[in-house]
This record gives sequence, C-alpha cells and structure tokens, in this order.
Amino acid sequence: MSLNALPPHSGGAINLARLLARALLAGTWQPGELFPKEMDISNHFGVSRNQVRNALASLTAAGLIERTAGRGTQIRQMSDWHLLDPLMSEWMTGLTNLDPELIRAIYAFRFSAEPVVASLAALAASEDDLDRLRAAFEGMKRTATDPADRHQHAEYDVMFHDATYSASHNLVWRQMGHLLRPSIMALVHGSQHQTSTLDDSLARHQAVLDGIVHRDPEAAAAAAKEVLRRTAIDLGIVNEPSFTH
Amino acid sequence: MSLNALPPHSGGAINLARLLARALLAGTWQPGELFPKEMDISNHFGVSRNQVRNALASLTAAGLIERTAGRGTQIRQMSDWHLLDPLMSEWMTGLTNLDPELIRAIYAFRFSAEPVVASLAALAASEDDLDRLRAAFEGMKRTATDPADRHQHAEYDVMFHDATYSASHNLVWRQMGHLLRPSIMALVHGSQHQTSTLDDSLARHQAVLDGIVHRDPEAAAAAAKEVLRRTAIDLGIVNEPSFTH
DNA sequence: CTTGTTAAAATGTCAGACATTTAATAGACT
DNA sequence: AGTCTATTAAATGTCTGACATTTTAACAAG
Repeated sequence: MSLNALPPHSGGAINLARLLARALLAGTWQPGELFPKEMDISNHFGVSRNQVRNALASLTAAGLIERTAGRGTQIRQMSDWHLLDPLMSEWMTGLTNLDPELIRAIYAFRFSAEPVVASLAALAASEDDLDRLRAAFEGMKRTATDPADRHQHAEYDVMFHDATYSASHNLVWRQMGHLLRPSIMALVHGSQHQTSTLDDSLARHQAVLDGIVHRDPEAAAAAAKEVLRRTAIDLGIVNEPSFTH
Repeated sequence: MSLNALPPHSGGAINLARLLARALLAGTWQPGELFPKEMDISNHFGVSRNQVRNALASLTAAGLIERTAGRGTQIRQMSDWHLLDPLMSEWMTGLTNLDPELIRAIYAFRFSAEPVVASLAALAASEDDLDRLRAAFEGMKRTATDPADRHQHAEYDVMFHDATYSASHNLVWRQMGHLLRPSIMALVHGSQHQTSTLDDSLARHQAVLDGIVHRDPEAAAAAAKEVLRRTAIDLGIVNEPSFTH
C-alpha cells in the first residue's frame, strides 16, 4: 500500500504522527509490509525530513513500526503494539473503525478489571471522589431523555468511569482509567441509545454509585459487572460471561 | 541539582535516555525543578546535541519531564509519569532505590489485579501455557534449596507470573504482565529467602498452578491472593488486606 | 555453486544556521 | 514610584545539507 490513500495536506499545522498512526490503526497497511520511506513521506506531505523522523520515532516508541538502517520501516503486528502507551490512547480517540479483535480484547479487559476497580473505589473513595461520581451520574440522568444530548451523555458516561478508576486511589489504576477513555467513549457511542436500554443502563450505573457510596465493595463490584454486561448486550459482542480472549 | 552527580562517560556506546531516566527515577531531581539545558548535557557527556534531544524526547514521551521553548525543561511529578509505558518498564529494571510510594502503589495494583488474572488464566490457558507454568514452577522448586541459585530462582518466579498473565489470553493483560516484570523482579529480590518462607512461597505458587490446571477460577484467584500476601509479609509492606493507596 | 566485492538505497548521525518562545531588563510615560 | 512597552538574552524548536552506517542485491572470480 502506498501513500496515495492519504490526502496530501493543505495548510496549517500538521500532526504527522497522529495522522500516520491512525492510518496504521485503521489497517491501511498490513503487518510485515514495508512502510513508505522517509523521503517519500517528506515529499508527499511537504514537510521536512526532520518532522518525518520525529513522527516515525513516536510510532516506533508505540511499537507500531520497526525501523532498521538500510532495510526500511516495517509494520509490526498487533500483539506488539503498546496498547497502554498514552500516545496510543490519544491516537485512538475518535477512531470508529478499530480492529474488532482489538475492541473485543479491550472490552474483555474492562469486564475483568472494572469490578475490582469499583470495589477498590468503595474502600478508598474520598468525599471529592464521591462528588465527582455523583456529578457524572446526575449529568447522565439529565441528558438521558433528549436524543439531542447524545454526545453530552457519552461525556458524562466516560466521566463516571474515569471517576471510578480515580477513586481507587491507586496510581496504576488511575492511569489505566485515562488510557481507557477513548475506548470507553467508542463503546458508549457505539451502543444503541434506545430509551429502554438507556433507562436500564442508568439503573445499573446507579447501583455502582450506591455501592461505592455505601462503602460496599462486593455490591460495587457486582454492579460494575452488570454495567458491562449491559454494554456487551448493546454492542452485540456476546451473551455469555466468558470473555477471555 | 546539577549534572555533577552523574559520571561523565568514558567510552563505548551510551544510552543517554536510560541514564537520565534512572537518575530521575532515583530522585536526583525534585518535581518542578529545572533540568539541565541541552548544551550542558551535551558538553558533560561529550555527545551531540542531537543525541541529547532524542533522549529528552523519550523522557518527554514517558511523562518524566516537560519541555517548553524559551523556558527550559522541568521535572514533572510522579502522578504524571507514564508508569505503563514500556520505556519506563525498561528503565526501571534493576533499579533498587525506587520511591517507596511507587513500590507500594505497584504492589497494591498487583494485589488487586493478579487474582483476576489467575482466574482468567484458569479459564483460558492453553496446553502451551500450562507447560510454561509447570516449567517455571519446576524451576522454582529446583532452585529453592541452594542459596547460590537465588538469581535463577527469581528468574523462574518472574517467569511464573509472566506465564500467568500470558495465559489469560488477553492482549491488554499480557502487556501488563510484561510491564510488571521489573517490579516483580525487584519485589522477589527484596524478599528474605529464608528456607521456611521459601517453602511456604513454593506451596502457595503450587496452589495457583493447581487452580489453573484444574480449570478452577475461584481456587486460582484465592491462591494468587495468598501468593501476594506472602510477598507482602516478606517485604514488610503491611499485614492487613486493605492496600488501597 | 559458493564466496567475496562492489554499488545502491535506506536509515542514523552530526554540525551549523536560523526561528520561535519565554523571561528578564531597561526606558519612557503618567 | 509605578506601569506599560520595547529590547535583549537565553532557552528550545526547526530546517538543511553533508556524511556515516547498515542492509540488500547484483555481479564477478574461483
């Protein structure tokens, strides 16, 4: 695959790394294939070789490509990608055509992790954390009825999950929460938004909030699991609780 | 703090990013402080400005520093570090003087996560995974008696944990397992290695292995929790099961 | 057929000039 | 004095061209 699939670039600042990364994430090139060489990219987009090299350095750091002198730049396979790199998270935001296998993997991870996170949050949440959770939930409720508020509703949904991770008061889980933001956003936007399912989703979120507020780790964990089951149904991912790969 | 604390560099290749990162991780500079400027680093280590800029770009990507034109390079605080960046993982390998708060946070994360991972492994492990787990466990047993085998024992211990994460057959958890390698290694090396505790540790690992082999998620999760409790005791981190922050 | 040499092409490195941003400084005006 | 503005200095960011190194392929010699 050549560069012809990508639009050249007209004016203003350009984020070359993001542009190339998103093309890679969308599957424009296959693993093992050779990536265009520096000078071709430089010419195609009308930028200096320096910018190209900086962009490719970012892609290398994220495990998307592998560069060797004399040989060229090769596409690495998905299992080598650094999914937990914040750069990746940034590049994935707003991408709708992610590889289904990747979506499944991330969902499976959340299904196993978020109950634990919710139980930690029930044990460790501060008053500020509870306020953030409540605010996010209220926002979800307020924007649930009007279909015009879809985007805001999604924002509040993501905020709720982020607040849960943050309430665990663990550095690692917090970062994980931030990294999952775009994936969660994609999942939320992908779900169906019928009134009945929205009501159900709200009720399940409320159960998580209650579990955390009442300092009941088991209840919070069980409720978090229910939220994710709802998501799975909305997305048509699977109907049974064994999401292991 | 100036560069004087770091040795200049004599011959052979130099990994500037790693060197500077480890100095940062060890706390040579405090958050908010100004990092040495490019030319000073360049002169001190006798390398080109290019190499310095590449190294600092890596540190920036890992969230360790923040650079702004005209201002300089500032040290970021620990909560901004990208703990899940593979670069970080690489830089942390072998570091013994990590910040205790960081060690605690990582341990707390493992204590919450590994039981889940073990239960996933019990559901999803392939024959190859079981072989790897068995091999790692046999290695641990073989190297448990002779104190001279300490390092090898640690290697097998880490291999056991890595195999557990890998057996979950989830992309995200697998990466997490790789990222935790250095931390686990540090924890293992830090524990006491008395014969009695080693026997106990072995027994607990065996319970995890059995749980996975017998496809019993609950047993595997409970056993994994016991392994980590043993570790906590060995390290003197804490005696009670609420490691939430 | 194997081996060694050469040439081409790609990435990696360096050095210098210049651009841009930021902060401090010095003056001018009220 | 105080405040605003213009200037200057110092740091990081960018561009460019030349050169170094590594890999692959072609080719010739044995």
